[in-house]
Amino acid sequence: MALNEPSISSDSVTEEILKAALQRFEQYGYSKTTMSEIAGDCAMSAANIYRYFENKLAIGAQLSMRCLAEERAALSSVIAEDVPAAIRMERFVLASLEHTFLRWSQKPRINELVEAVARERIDVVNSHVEAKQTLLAQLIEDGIRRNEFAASDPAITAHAVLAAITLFGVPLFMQLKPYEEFQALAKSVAELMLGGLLARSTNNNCRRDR
Amino acid sequence: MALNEPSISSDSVTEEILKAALQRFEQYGYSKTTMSEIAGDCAMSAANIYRYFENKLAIGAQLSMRCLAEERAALSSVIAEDVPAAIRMERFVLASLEHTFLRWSQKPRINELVEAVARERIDVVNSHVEAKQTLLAQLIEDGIRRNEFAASDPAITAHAVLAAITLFGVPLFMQLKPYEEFQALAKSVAELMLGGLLARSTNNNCRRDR
DNA sequence: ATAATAAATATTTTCTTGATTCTTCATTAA
DNA sequence: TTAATGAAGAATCAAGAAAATATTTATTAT
Repeated sequence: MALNEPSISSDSVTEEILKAALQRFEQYGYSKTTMSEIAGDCAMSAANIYRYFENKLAIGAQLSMRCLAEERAALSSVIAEDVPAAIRMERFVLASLEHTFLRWSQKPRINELVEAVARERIDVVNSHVEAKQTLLAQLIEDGIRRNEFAASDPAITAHAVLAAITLFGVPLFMQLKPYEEFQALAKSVAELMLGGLLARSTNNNCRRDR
Repeated sequence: MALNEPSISSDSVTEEILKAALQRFEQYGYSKTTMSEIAGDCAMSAANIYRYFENKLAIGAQLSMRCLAEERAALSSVIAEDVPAAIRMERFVLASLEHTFLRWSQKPRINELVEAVARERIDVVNSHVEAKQTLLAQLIEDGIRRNEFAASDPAITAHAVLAAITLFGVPLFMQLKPYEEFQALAKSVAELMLGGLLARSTNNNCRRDR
């Protein structure tokens, strides 16, 4: 009698609970919604929710994971675009920023949810980061394959790129500057990561337009 | 009757207060030390402190600024070293990480102080960041002068570098990984910023040892 | 068995109140 | 006038009680 398999359980009851919880969380916030309210929306008792989820945090974690997966889907489609790898890399950075900023400014409740979950379920954040790293590694490998990029180890480079764009992926920072400034900064960082600082012997300064 | 000129007032009484406050903050933390205690250490009344500082936060701000200035002094001496600019850049990144990590792990009280101040006196953080940016711009300019670096605008590039090393300058992140991993990551990021991802036409892969 | 619940328990949050602490001000001393 | 203070007022913090909420358990229905 396996209890709820974390993410495979797309049981219809499970889905109903998640749907109700998401609506509540979006409207009133994670901490302000009670298990009884969610249960009421599903016409069941609060106790019955525990047959489908370990606890309230598990519901939040599931929804957060879906939110983060949506972000990765957007990044994934950027990577799949049919343009040079360098362009895709810049777009990846800008798309990361856009998602972070929009979640912070337009979906404060969801943001609150993700942050509450992140505080107690670091694994949720970790797997998101790992997945992003894998996406980046794919892009880098593709760039190498096409002779656009030169990197000895795509995984390590992906790790470095992800570290270098930390500023654009943490909602907390979004309050520091207006979006336009972040955009300009993101472009500069992308340019830096792509072109590097070192002077090229042949001086073929292949920077792109600005 | 100009009230305390923020940072020029190196009045001996001012210094005495700062010294007493620092000792208290280091030992018991910012929030746990009272104005009366600081005043008692200086053999004066609490009210008298207000002749020298606007309020408790101003004392904390002053001490935080000194702490941050120390960090910049260390970075400044890295920049002044007599080695290639690329080496100095990597050392700059590693020194930033070292300072952040040590403050987080070895001086938790001071860290608490700086964070408390940062929350209410964002200008303190901003001027620190600006000063670091100026340091970096100097390094970059020097690198350009020596034909080691190629960058169109040192100020913008410095801004980008600073953004790219955010992960190594925010104490909050230090809990995520062990120091050794951060070091390796910092090296990767430095390498990425220096060399860039783009393949060089002449394929002169000038990466350094690892 | 499986699904569900009401009631019991454990945990967390909220509220209240008293005490502490910060800050200002009127006054005193040099 | 400048330096300093004690006392008053304002703001914040802390402890504990009360209430709300999360979670478990024993029980019922299908």
